[in-house]
Amino acid sequence: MRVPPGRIAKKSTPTSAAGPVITKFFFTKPVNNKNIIAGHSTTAPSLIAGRVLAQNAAIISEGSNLSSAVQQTAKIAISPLKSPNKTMKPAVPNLAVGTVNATQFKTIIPLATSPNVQQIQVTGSKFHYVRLVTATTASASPHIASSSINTQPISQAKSVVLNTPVRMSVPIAPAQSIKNVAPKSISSIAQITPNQPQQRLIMPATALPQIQPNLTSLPPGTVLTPAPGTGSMGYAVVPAQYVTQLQQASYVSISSNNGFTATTNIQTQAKLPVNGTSTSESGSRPRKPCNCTKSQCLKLYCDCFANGEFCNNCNCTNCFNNLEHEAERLKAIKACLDRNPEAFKPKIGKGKEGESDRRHSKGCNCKRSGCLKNYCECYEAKIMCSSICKCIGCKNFEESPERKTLMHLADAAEVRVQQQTAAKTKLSSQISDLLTRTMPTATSGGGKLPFTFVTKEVTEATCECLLAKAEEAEKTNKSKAVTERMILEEFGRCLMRIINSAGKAKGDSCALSC
DNA sequence: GAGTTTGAAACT
DNA sequence: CAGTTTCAAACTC
Repeated sequence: MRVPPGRIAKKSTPTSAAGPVITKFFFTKPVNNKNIIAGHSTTAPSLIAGRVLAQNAAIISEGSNLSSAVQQTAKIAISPLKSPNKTMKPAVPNLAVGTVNATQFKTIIPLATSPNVQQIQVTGSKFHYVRLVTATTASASPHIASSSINTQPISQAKSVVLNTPVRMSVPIAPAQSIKNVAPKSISSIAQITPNQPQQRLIMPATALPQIQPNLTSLPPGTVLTPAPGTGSMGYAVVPAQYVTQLQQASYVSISSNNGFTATTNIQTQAKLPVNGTSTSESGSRPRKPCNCTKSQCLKLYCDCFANGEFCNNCNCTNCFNNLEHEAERLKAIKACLDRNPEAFKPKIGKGKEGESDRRHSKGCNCKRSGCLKNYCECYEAKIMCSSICKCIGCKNFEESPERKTLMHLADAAEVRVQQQTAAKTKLSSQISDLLTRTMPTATSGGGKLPFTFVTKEVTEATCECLLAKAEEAEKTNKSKAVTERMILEEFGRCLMRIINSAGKAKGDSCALSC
C-alpha cells in the first residue's frame, strides 16, 4: 500500500545496515478543528482536536508492509486545543497513524543547528509544532531531510519504529494531577522495548483540557516525562516562541534522563517588537515584553511566566524563563502550583448565572485606583468588577458615570488612532503611486522627452515657424547664409520651447505657437 | 527617562 | 488567614 503523502510524515534517513535507527513520530492535528478522517482511512470514526486518542504502543517499520504495520499499531493524535466545546471521546481503537489529510502538514522544517529538532507548520494553524528526535546511538548523526520529506511515501523508507509505550505522568504537578494524567493501565500496551530513547513531543502553548482534564493547571512549558521504567516518551508543552528559542539554539541535546539541555544561550534580549505577535489567552491581545529584574522571570510577577510562556525578546535581566534553565523553571512552576493549583489558569473566566459572561476568577482588591486604571485586573481585562471583588471605592460597574466617560474617551482615542493609521496608509499609497507613475520619465534621464512631446502637431508647428522665418528672410532679401542662420536660430528656439513644454508635462503644442 | 503609585504575588 | 514585603507594571511629571 502506498501511503498518501503527508499522511505519515517522515524523513528519509540514510542509514546503513549497522547504522542508527532514527525514531520519529509525527503527531498530527486536524485543521480548523475538523475531524481528520482521511479518505484512505479504513478506521477511525472520528478524531477530535486536542485529544490523545490512544496511547498504546505504535510500531511502524519502514520498509515493511505499512498496512500491516499500521493495523498493528495503536494510534496517537495530538492537536491544538482550539475547540473547547467539543467533548472528549473515548480512545478510538485502530485509528491508523496517518489518517490525516495529506495537506495538513505544510512543511517540516529541519533546524539547521540541531539535528534533533524539527519544526512542523500546519496549514491554518497559528501554532508552531516542534518535534524532537533522538537517535538510538550516540554516534547517530542523521541528516535531516529537506522540507519535502512529508511528501515522501512511507513505503520507500527504511524504518520507523513506534514501539514506544506512551505514558504521561506529571512529576512537577500536584498529586491530583498526576493521578489522572497517567493512563489507568498500560497492560494492554505492546511490548516495551528496552533501551528506547526518550522522546518528547512539543505541543502548542494552549491549555490542554481536552487531553486530560487535570492538565489544565499545567502551564505551557511543562514537561510530561515518562514514569520510570514504563516508557520512553514524554511530552513538553511549550509556547510558540519556543520555536524561536530552538532556532536560536546551536545545539539542543535530548538525554534520556535529563531532557532538554540547551548548551548555548538561546534567549535573546533583543528589543524588537516581535513580541507584539505574542498573544494572551484570548489569542488576540499582544503581550508586551517583560522587564523583570529581580524575579528571574520565575514568579508570577512576570507576565511571560504567568502566561506560561518563555521570555523572548524581553527586556528582563537574569532571566531564567528559558530552556537554558529548564530545571529551575520547572521547579518554579511546581512552587507556584503548590501555592495555587489554579495559578496558571486564566484569571478571566465565566461568571455566575445572571452575571457578566466574563469575570475575574478571584476578583480584584483595588483600593485607590477606583478600578478605573490598568492597575485593576478587572479594568485591564475590560470587564466590570463583580461581586467577588474586594475593591474599595469601585467605579468599574455598569452605571458608573466615570467608567462611561473613560470608555467614551477610550473609544474616541481608538477611533482617532484608526483614522490616523488610515490616513497614513492612504498617503503612503498615494506617494508610492505618484513615484511609480513618474518613474519612467525620471529614470529616463529626459531621453524620452523629445520623442514623447514631439508630436505631429509640434512638428507641424515647428515647421511653420521655420518656414515663416524663411519667408521673412526671403522678403527682406537676406543672403543665403543669413537665411540659414535665421532658420537655425528659430529651430533652436523651437527646441527650447519643446523642452520647456515637456517640463510642464503638458504636451501642448500651443506652447510652440510662434 | 526618572520617579511614583498601585495592587498582585510572595512571604511571614 | 491577616499583615507585611517584594515586585513589576502603570502612571505621572
